[in-house]
Amino acid sequence: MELTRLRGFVDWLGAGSLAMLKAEAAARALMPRYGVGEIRVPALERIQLYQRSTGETSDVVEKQMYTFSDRDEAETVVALRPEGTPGVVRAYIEGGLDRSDPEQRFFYSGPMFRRERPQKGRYRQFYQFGVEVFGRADAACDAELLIMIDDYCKSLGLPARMEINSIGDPTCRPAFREALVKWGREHWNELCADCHKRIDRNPLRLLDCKIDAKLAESAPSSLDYLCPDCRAHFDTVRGTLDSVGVRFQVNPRLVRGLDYYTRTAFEIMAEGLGAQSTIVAGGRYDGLVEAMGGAAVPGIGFAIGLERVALALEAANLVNGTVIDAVVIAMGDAAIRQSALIAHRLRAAGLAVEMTSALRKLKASLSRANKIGARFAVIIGEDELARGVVQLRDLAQSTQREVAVGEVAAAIAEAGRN
RNA sequence: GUGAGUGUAGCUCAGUUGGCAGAGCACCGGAUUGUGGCUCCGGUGGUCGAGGGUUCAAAUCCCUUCACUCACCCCA
Repeated sequence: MELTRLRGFVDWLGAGSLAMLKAEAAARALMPRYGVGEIRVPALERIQLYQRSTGETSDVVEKQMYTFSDRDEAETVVALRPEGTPGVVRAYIEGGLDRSDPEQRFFYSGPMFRRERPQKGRYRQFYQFGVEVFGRADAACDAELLIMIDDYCKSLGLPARMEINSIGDPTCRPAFREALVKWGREHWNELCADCHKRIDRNPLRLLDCKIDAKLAESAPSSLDYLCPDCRAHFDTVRGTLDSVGVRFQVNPRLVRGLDYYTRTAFEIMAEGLGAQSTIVAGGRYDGLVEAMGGAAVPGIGFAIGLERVALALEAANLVNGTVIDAVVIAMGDAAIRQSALIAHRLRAAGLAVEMTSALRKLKASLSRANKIGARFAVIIGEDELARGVVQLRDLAQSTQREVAVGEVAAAIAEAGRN
């Protein structure tokens, strides 16, 4: 086949698409209960948006974005969004909400694009469901989002591990960062080549290096460097989670990849995913709105990796197939109108129904009904049509009886109870 | 960007020392005139990833290349 899909791009169908649907539907279902409304923003933005927010030196911006010149007079350079937060923040500021009505809660859902080397749980187009809250600096808000995530995992029945940390703010992080760099230079000879680069580039990343994990245990801990405000904030987050019974672990080596994060950072990990086990991640970004030209409004958010949740659901055997209650089979053209009407009524009664026309053989239609797991087959031939009845076949029990056209739904409801 | 592994039917895979391209599942048909599953019988389906080389002969050996997967990295 010549016209194959692009590397790292995925066709979701069958069981996989059911898992994706479940992962997203569970998140959507939660939003009204937390007072979070949907925001729909473009998938294409100016490249500068990501350079200024995500971070010029982050891998995401530096080498993973899909960018091209738009064919306008200015040859605007645009990028497919590699993440959701910058677009939402832009829309928030552009809509003037930072000044007129700063406290807002949004969710978004859609594809993101990063040109990475694909592997399990990592694709070049991937779907994120994210929540962003603006105008709330208090720790109760952090806790509320973590409770929401806990709720999400529980509603899916998905076992997951929550890790949280505080990475400080502009008051205290510089000192911590400095301490890390100092530590890194002292242990230069023991660190891996990647860590040598990290010291200048992103020293916080020294902490979660897989190769130097053992050594990193002796590195300075962000928690020891928190200023009084950050410490109090983090204590309140933890205490609130405890009071609600949300289970979590404090991981002082947990950091965030993107530049704009402050204070609370968190990740939720699931089993059965290989190396990319983080299904949800996020944190507070109090300086971001202002840095992007808006008012000084705090913010916090997270994103769910829907593919990763879907994979975890499949690994945990938590995806069930679609259920068709009945297949309505028209034997010959004359019965098609009647079968359509009956199917329509059954659906109105809340049943899942598939229509088929036995143009070849009734056998083939029944075989189809069996294959898709239908409990009932409603068979209408010329004889039944003339007499105003149908054959109602119970495929699970291999029994069959004649039912008047108007009583099919009731008969199925009754038989279904047995 | 780096490394390792794997490419044979739609899917999962076997294929011995180089010697006729195979199985199971799926699909289609029949046994059954308008009755599914289970069983039995039959059938469709192949550029052995691609290109080159060695050889009387290559899925098998050699070279090149492409793709996929996993991991590093990065991150959701």
